[in-house]
Amino acid sequence: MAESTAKPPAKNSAKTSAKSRRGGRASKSGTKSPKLGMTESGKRVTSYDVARVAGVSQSAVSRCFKPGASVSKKMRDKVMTVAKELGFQPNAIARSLITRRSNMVAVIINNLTNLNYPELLVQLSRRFDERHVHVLLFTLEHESDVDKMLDQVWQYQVDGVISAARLSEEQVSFFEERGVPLVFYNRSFQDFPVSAICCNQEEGERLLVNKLHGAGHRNFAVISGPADSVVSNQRTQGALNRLKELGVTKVPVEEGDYGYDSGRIAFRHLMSKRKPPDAILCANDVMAIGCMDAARHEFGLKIPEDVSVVGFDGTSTGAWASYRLTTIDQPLEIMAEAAVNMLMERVENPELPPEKRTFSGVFLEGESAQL
Amino acid sequence: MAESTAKPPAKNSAKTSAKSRRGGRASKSGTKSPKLGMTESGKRVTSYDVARVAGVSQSAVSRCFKPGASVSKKMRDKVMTVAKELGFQPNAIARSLITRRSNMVAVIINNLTNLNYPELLVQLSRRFDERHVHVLLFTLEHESDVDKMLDQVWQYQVDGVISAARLSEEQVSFFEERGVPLVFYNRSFQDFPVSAICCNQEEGERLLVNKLHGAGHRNFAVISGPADSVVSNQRTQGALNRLKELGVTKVPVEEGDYGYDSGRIAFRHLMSKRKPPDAILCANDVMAIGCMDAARHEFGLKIPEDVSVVGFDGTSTGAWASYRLTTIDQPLEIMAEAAVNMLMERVENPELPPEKRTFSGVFLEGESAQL
DNA sequence: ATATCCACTGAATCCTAATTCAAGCAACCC
DNA sequence: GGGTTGCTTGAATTAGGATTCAGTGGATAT
Repeated sequence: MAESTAKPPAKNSAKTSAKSRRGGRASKSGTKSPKLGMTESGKRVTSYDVARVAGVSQSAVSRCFKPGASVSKKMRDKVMTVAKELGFQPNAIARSLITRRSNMVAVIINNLTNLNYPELLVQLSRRFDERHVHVLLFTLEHESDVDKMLDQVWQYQVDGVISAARLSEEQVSFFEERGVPLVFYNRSFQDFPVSAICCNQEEGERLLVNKLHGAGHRNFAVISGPADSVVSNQRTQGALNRLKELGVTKVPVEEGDYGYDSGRIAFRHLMSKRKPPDAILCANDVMAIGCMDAARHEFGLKIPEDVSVVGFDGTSTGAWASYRLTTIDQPLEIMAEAAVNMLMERVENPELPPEKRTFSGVFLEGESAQL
Repeated sequence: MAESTAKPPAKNSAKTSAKSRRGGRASKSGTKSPKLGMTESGKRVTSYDVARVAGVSQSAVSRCFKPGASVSKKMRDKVMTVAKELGFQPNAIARSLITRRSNMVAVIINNLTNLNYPELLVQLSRRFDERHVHVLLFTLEHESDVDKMLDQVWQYQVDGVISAARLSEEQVSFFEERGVPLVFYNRSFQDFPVSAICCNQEEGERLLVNKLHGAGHRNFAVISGPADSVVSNQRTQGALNRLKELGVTKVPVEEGDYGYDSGRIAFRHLMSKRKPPDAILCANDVMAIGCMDAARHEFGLKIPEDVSVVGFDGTSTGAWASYRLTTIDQPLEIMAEAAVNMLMERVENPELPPEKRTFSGVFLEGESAQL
């Protein structure tokens, strides 16, 4: 059984065709190659090597590694034994070339913004891994790098893309032209159809406003994220719109950058106004936390007695005992799952029309606001 | 000049060899392909397509995309014009296959532990991107998945690997056998040579102990990370060793899991002891924060008056006004830079012997400890 | 005018697994 | 037994860019 060795060099007799290239003799029985996964000549073990040693054709080896292929048990055992012996692993690169499926997806994020992107990344990766799909990571430093980055994305023949970074309509249509499925994460267009997974920022913000307004607050302020953040704008606008509906106007808006310090600074600015707010809507949790710290430590205010602060995101830090932040929890895991599903559906079936799935955030009552 | 069209189908006359495969006629001048980057037949544009339209050989096209290759300006212009016109991008997969360089590196992390891994990831990605190397992400859920994951790593022919996850010596030697450079991040072996970038956990912890001891603390406790975390063990042992040297023994150790809640729980346990500690060394910042919150909010203690708490990591959260944690700052960016450099050096020159670079943490004085 | 050199260029080949197609073979049916 | 069906198997081909090697043509040197 284990004599997978003897079998003479097969029958490629006549012409010394392309098949007879790999010089080395079949490894002498028992004399293991010095290094696992390497031929004597120091190259990676290929399916041809396995075929030669096992005395079968390369096609057979290939088939043995394809689940569901038509191979006899005897053949499969023989090949698998040799493969293990030589440390053969199919070359995913070569496979991708011929199948036109790389089993890689690109995930694009711009590090600047949202602090929970790294967490998103881990969530996505886990779920793709389960499907034997791998994440090729692209991080964006500056908006200007987008085109160069996209070139790289094309070159790597990824099967699909998840983007948590902003892309222009033109850039998006390149994806369509090239037939590469794209799913946006918390981003989409007004009148340009794209697939996207979103959290309903506006709705969540309106909910917060309702609660605060219902509790008697009339003196609002908003701390927004960076002006070029789509999510921030949605949140900020959601809040302002609802406030307006409720008859609250002249709401001061301070621009932050999603960071802790910017929350503190924004709070200081708000306090320097003629009529400081008693309810502050922050575009994310971290700024809300900065806000609270400034209120308490710089102004000696009590929260929520003196001022109510609410955030958005539902980060774990917001739940820490020092903050107990009232916020909207963005269902990160569910959204990650949905994004992966949506993308893979489109990889399998590129004809699917664009679809947008919007998840509602979950109100998370803490103790940072009087409600 | 722009009549890059006419030029008859070159001179591959006689045998209809492999070269004449691509069926389509040269695109009629001016009649742009409907989709950028696609041929009329809906396939991706290849270097052959560009060659055909430009009336040159495929070799020429290839050379034009290789910086420093011997090509005349005229040729380069002609090819580049057509390439742009057709939306051609070289196929990185095909290139990898022939060059045996994928320009991809694997980054392995296990999500469970260290909360700053996501941040590390972003740092690494940025730096690799600068070198036109791409990060293929592998996240580990359970230790048991390692082997399956490593198989995937081999299959994708990555040029190198950075691992922030624990690997067995056997697994590490596979890397060596296969000639894939491996750099550990905050992990290494006692008597098994590997390349690694580390923060000197022990030293940092000793420094903290010295400071606390010097300030008169004698009643210590340690909150460790998970038992199977190498980093946690180094930190914990570093602290205990130094304490022993200073004559402090019988130091209670509570095991946490690096999470906020585990810090709180550990603190409760410590307070239930006959003689509660007045100085607590936590294996990371997040647990230290949990500890502080428990002390303040559950036991009404003052920090640092009633109890000193120190952490390790230097996360941004530790600096928040509510905590002002005294800790050791692990130089994440410097370490990321070093890891990328070390890996790429080894990719260029696989003969380099294993090397370990150890960075000292920086003492960060907050207000969570009486020093 | 002939020789020498250099910068380019193209044909052929390589990399490695998947797939197609036809052949081989055994079991099965009537 | 001859024909048929169905399962296996191998040879040849494919994917698409890089590289080698043998030119080709022009410029300079003799």
